[in-house]
Amino acid sequence: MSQHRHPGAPGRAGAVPALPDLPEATVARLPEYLRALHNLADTGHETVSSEELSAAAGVNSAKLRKDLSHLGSYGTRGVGYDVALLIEQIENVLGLTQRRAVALVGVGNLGHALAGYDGFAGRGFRIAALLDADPSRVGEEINGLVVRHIDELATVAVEESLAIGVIATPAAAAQQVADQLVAVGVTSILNFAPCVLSVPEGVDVRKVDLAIELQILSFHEHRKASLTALPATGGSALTALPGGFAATDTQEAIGT
Amino acid sequence: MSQHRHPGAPGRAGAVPALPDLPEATVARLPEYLRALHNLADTGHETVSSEELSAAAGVNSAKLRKDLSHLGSYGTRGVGYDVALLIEQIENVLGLTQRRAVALVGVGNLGHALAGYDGFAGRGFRIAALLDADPSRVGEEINGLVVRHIDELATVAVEESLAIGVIATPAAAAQQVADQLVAVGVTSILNFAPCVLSVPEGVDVRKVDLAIELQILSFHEHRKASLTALPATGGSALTALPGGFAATDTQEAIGT
DNA sequence: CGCGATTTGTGCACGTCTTCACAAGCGCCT
DNA sequence: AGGCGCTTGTGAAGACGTGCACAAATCGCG
Repeated sequence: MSQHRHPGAPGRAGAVPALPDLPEATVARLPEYLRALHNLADTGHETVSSEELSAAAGVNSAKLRKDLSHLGSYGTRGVGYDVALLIEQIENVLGLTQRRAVALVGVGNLGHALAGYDGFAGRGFRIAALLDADPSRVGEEINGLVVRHIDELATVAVEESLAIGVIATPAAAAQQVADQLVAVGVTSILNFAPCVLSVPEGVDVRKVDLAIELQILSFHEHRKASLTALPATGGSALTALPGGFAATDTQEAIGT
Repeated sequence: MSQHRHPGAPGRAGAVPALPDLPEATVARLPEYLRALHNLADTGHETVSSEELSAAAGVNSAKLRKDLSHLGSYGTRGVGYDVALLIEQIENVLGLTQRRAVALVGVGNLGHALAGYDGFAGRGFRIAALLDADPSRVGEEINGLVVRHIDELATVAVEESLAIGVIATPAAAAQQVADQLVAVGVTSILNFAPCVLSVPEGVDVRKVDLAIELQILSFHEHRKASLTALPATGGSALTALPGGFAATDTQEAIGT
């Protein structure tokens, strides 16, 4: 919406950290760019063009440039982007400079897997506590952390300056857990339970649901089957195994 | 933009596909509606208004009506939607009438959790096989299924008429697994590995990534922190660390 | 020093999604 | 039968996201 940028006009320099309000779609893609950039940095690249980076992140190059342009001008025309600098800027925008404490509630099947997931530490997050309502699970040690009872949530929140809550409980318990998280000041929740959470304004909830993803795939599978069963649509859509690898991935962001 | 083929007698396939052609955004929400509808059916409701259903699914009522209108007119003005009928229609559109076989590749931390996930059977899916490349894992029994070696994929595909592949391997192995899945005819992949998959046209890939979700939440958390630090709230906004929260405990701001 | 090769940043047009607002339709009650 | 309240279905408008195409900027080299 705001495109009133005056080129070259020094005017009022933004002394403030200037939080640009990025489009949500852009925010959702930044983590993917970040991972691609880390891969590049690990393999010794110092600069990268929008074409290369966009390929590594699975998006269109124009989209990538527009996304990055929202953060400011951190590229060099004719050269590309400085990998290290861009990593720094994206991490800064995403707020990954501070390591955020995550509480994982629900140490069942999925909770165990999440507790053992090594993607936390590597990406700016720290599991501050494992919590469960089942007394028989309290005390169990997982990945170096001891499971505590959910009633200790308030204590944990203070001790660890809790930032994010992850709900991996059955659906029936999820709302109650969400209420408890909100009550101790958590304003960001990642919900793995198959249900809709109702939270106060200002609290962000993101949802991950395996069944939903499968059902969406099922729809497309169903549609593809219907199309191949019927003739006269477009050209020869008969090939069961397409030969051409155009590297066209239609991967989509999830949620909202 | 829908040029139709022969209306009337459709040769084979029987099910008279009305050729959905639904907006992607609508497809992504249908599973949520479906779950809400199942909950309603279980609690004895026979009809439901768009207002109620949309609240249960966590969306706006106008959006829900427009979504459902794409399926056809299955509501009754002044009354609402027939729950059972709507369930049937949505399941039909999503292709859930046939139970699809899912192959789960990668029986590590996450794979174990997914193998034990009970949301498969309840929602029209069936784990047809557990596969892994690690010989030390082959033979292990999980939830009544024996882990087989990935080299048996071709056999499994034929035996079970495989429809969907789920990748729960480390990122380094994901692309190779994807290639193998595609090679045996799988055209829908759900990828939990933190990497971009390159697949031929016609193959759908959906991605689920815990780290990305957390980073998106981190961004919003970061932004919220910046906002509360900046505007004059009147109180002492000097605290560098948001230790004291206003604690907007007023639950039930059932969102938008 | 200027020129060409290269790549970013962005104006613009287009398509998709969301939201509002309201007419059309349905059932119930009098 | 007729009116009234309720709810669906949808046209229209606006917000949002995407992709093209190109000018502006930068580097390397002769």
